[in-house]
Amino acid sequence: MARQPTIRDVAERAGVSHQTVSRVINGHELVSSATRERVQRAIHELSYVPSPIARGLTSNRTHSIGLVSTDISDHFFAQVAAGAEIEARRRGYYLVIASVEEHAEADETAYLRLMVERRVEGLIVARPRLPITAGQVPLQRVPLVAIAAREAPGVTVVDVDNRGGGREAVDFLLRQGHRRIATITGPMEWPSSHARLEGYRESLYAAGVTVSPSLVEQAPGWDLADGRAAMARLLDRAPGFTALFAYSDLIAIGAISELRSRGLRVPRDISVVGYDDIPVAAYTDPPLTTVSQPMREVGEAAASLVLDAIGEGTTGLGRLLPVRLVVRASVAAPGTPDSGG
Amino acid sequence: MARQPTIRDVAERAGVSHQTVSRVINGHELVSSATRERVQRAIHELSYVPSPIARGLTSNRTHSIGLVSTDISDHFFAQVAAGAEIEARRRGYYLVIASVEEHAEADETAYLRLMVERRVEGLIVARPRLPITAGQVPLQRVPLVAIAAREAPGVTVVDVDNRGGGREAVDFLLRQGHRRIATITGPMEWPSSHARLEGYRESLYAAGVTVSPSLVEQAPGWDLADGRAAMARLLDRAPGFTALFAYSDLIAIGAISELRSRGLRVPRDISVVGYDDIPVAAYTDPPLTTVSQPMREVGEAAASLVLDAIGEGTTGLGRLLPVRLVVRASVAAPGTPDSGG
DNA sequence: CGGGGGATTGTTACCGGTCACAGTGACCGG
DNA sequence: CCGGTCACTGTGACCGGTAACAATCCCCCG
Repeated sequence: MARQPTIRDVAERAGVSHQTVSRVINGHELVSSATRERVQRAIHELSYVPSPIARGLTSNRTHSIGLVSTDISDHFFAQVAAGAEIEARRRGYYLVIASVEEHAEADETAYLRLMVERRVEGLIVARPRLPITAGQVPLQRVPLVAIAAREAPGVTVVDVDNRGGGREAVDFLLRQGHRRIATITGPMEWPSSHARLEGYRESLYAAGVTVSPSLVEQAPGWDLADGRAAMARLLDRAPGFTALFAYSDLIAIGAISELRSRGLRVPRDISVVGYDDIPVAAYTDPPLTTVSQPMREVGEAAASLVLDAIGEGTTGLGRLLPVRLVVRASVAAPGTPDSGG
Repeated sequence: MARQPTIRDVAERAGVSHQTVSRVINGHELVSSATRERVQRAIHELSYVPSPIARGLTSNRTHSIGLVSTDISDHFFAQVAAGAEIEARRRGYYLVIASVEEHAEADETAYLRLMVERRVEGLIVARPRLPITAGQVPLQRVPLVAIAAREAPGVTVVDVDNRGGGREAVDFLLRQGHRRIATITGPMEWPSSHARLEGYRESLYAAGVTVSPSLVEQAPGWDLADGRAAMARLLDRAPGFTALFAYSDLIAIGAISELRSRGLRVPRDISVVGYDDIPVAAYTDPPLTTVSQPMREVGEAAASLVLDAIGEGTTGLGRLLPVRLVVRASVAAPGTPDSGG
């Protein structure tokens, strides 16, 4: 295979020194237009492309940032990755991804280390299993932004406003007249599960409604089957609630399928609010009222923060992106007369 | 920031030459165990990590492959990316991704070129908008594997057996007794749309059923709304069919929502078969009979082929991965007598 | 006791860029 | 006519590794 042409090949062809070629490439002013043109022609003729590797050697820069994600095939994180990639490219950087899933034994830090060895200039970690701290690993001077992670010193966190989302969802149910509102949380290792649950509690508390622990059920995973099973437990244990706030749309859909199999109708018997606003949410039966999150923007914001940090040396403050309740048909006023109403 | 230690720092500390350090790092045998130990201690003490950049300079290798994808947030391609990433890492490579979407003006070749400049050693392109040819671009000696792409000389293609999937789906409907079977295809720019449609035709032909063009409708996109609109056109134009084979689960779900809004029931009035077996497919109402594709494995196979090509210099043959029909409740025999209302 | 040969280690060049500094020639003023 | 300045270009070192080859040491044999 014909070796890639180097800067010296171009120099020879143009009859100048390699340094002059370098100057032309980097747009230095101190080159006569005649020489510049000659060099450019030579570059074109040889279809020369500067080697980023060689460049990186002196500049010690790779123009790449890394994304370590729990599960790139999860809709939320796929969107995040897409957003991060777009922002990175917009600013002349490459995004290198690593998906951790299925390697449960290996924690994220191993991948972070791998990326650091690869000399990425910044790192994004999405929903780390373990709490991330800055000093950790040889993360030494590589700026790190975490998505959906616990706050920690030295780590910038980008997230959606899970607490606010939980509050909005439950506020909406309360406004429709519901009082006995159940919830299915996500895995409690995830900060977002806590935050949404907090929002749920806050909302009920503010409305003067007692928060009954028996109405809080946990889904051990993000799967539809987990949602279905959680709903089954809820119905067996504490029937009589009129609404459900689910951690995610998938869990909501799983829960609805359990309701259907028991002959309960949504929203006539039980109203349901989901979370995520995945594409199918608008087309389920009934269309799902849910909380929409700006997933792309989370990725963009994370990448943007990392890139700022690379440029300026200081990591900015984290960001909490707003969410929005999307009202569809899965919520109605409680039909069954309640003891209080 | 304290500069990263170099091989020469380690050498000095261990009291040897940098070359000896290099030998230790690369596991050459010709180093006395005493020296080896001394060097390793120095490496450890300085927490020295070899620079892949400098390595890449001499070896001209980056140990990375690139993935250019139409839309990384699409479920299929997210899974493909996850599979490719796993296979790449398993073999000591990194996966660099670029998502093309939202930059409709720029075709894939621009991104491929970008990746080549970055000196990736191999390339995977997923569902290219434009036909890809090997000679194109300075793809010169970089092995290229395409996913869901048209066959072309010099390009290895990995795909799922779309034709077989279409045939299996329609065969199943025929076995249930259906004769008037409609189909909604995907965008006709995608080879998979053609292939699945071919499978549909082959199956009908083999059963001696006339293929009516009025029963073939096209969805202009991959969205649920496209499926819904296509179903509306189909019902307006050629009512009376008893079954639908949809290009994807999302399109199927969109189509079902249109049926529901017209008071038609699935599968009592119309049976539906989807494609993809996305997670929600098992939890829709009714649960969707669909064609399951080994998405991860497509990614793994593509990465594997690229990596083989890097090692051996020759690109192997493409692969067509088998699909599997998953039978759920969205298909019934036609004209099931309505036992009530 | 000198030399061959293997084991071990050091020296130097090189990968393909960038950086610091040195040169060259034209033009200008004194 | 000569020195100085400016615009432009070239030279050599260096980034942090690897490759090729040379050098050294030690052992053993003739």
